Amino acid sequence: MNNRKKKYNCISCPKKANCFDKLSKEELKLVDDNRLEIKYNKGEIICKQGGFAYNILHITEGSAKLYVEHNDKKLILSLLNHTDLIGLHSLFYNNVLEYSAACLENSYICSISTNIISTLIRENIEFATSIISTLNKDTSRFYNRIISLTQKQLHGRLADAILHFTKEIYNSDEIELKLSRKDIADFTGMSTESAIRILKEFHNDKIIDLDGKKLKIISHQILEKLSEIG
Amino acid sequence: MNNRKKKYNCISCPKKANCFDKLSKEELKLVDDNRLEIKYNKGEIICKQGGFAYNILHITEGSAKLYVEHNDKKLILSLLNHTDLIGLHSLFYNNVLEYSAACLENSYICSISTNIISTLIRENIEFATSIISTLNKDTSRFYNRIISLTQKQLHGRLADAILHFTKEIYNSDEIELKLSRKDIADFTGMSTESAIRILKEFHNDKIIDLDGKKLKIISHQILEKLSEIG
DNA sequence: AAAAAAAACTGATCTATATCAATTTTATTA
DNA sequence: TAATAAAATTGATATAGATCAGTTTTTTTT
Repeated sequence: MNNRKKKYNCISCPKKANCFDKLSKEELKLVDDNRLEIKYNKGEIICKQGGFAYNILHITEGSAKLYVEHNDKKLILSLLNHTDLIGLHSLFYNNVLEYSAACLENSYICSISTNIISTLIRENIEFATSIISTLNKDTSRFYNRIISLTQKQLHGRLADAILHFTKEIYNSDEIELKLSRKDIADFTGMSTESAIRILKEFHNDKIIDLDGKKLKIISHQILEKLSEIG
Repeated sequence: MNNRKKKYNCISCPKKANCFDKLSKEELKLVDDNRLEIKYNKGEIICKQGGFAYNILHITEGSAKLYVEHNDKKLILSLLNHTDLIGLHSLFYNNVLEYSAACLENSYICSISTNIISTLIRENIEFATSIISTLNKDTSRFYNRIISLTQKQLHGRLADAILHFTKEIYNSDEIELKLSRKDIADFTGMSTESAIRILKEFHNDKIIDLDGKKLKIISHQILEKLSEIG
């Protein structure tokens, strides 16, 4: 398809999305032959709300934020790591994207036509059920996000965000955030100033240890409590 | 499966969910043989957040509200009409429900084991892709909901709700709401008092005509504008 | 390394919306 | 049909959090 040298290869790719484990070597070869591998720099937009949803994107290396825009406001719905896929939510439904995604660091993104993915879904039922599973996992996250964003006050929302980053995204109590303060605000649906203020408050109250983008959880218990009481 | 007389029959059911159109007569027979048909009264809960997600529910007659709860607050995520299914989001992912549903009027609900649905998905790829389409349609609605709830102020949120009810739920400019004022507040994420006040304001400003639960749109244009500016 | 731009931070002020407290209307039950 | 309970409504008050207007720090560019 394209002749540029590619860094990765679908068959041996160590960062494969879970559902691709259900594909045979031949099927993976089909994907490999029909994908593009694109290097994006930090901050660059990899897909744009309102644009066509012709491709499924795979973050092979790096990370991204997925967000929706309305007027000049932005809401970050989720953080995506290597292994995550973008665009499954358009499959068999509509071909216009309802969100944008931008890289949080220099990243390698694979792009595969939705046609190829649709074909594989039709031909491999294990792949199909795995796609359903992936879609439903995303939806499950949405439920938590929507509760956090609509039912909790700033402290609860920020506690949710910190717990999400440490537990689900980085899987460590001590992390190096890839998000700016504004990003954190866009993730928690508050003003940048509020995010900064409460982050500082958490630091002063010894709930977290925060130095620039280095964040360490000191008290899980208090964060969980804040998340709970909202 | 059960011997009580049933009002409906899957093969001839006029209120079939879209994806069931993809099933053969034999497959529909399998569903019909394995379903329960339950009559619920207005206000009764048909499934509960935190409970097991063993069944897919189909609203054969009536309507329901689907909501999430946190502490004592409630957020209505969507209104469900006859033909809508509940529970697809648990398929192949988890067996605990993340939301509750309650009837808005006396309703007939069919209950089918997720096992039957899973089997059909595995055996009928058209059904499977139709399920994916349905799931993604729901997700698409979520995007709109989350933008409305997090990025817009009260007037914009209420305009969104009115447009949603008239355009997507009832498909008419003149409707009879099944929701209480509190329900409208829970749908738009505001206090009951605010919902009442702004509804009245819309009425006084001749944007809508509201008499109890009878609602009629007078100015689409203003509602769309309010929705847009948020 | 200096200059410029962007991001992070801080304090003061403002406002959208919740909460509270009561009253009226509607629906339900005795 | 009266009595009771629930829902709807209204006005007054309180407040969480946004906005504004800077200053400081960090990052990027020259």
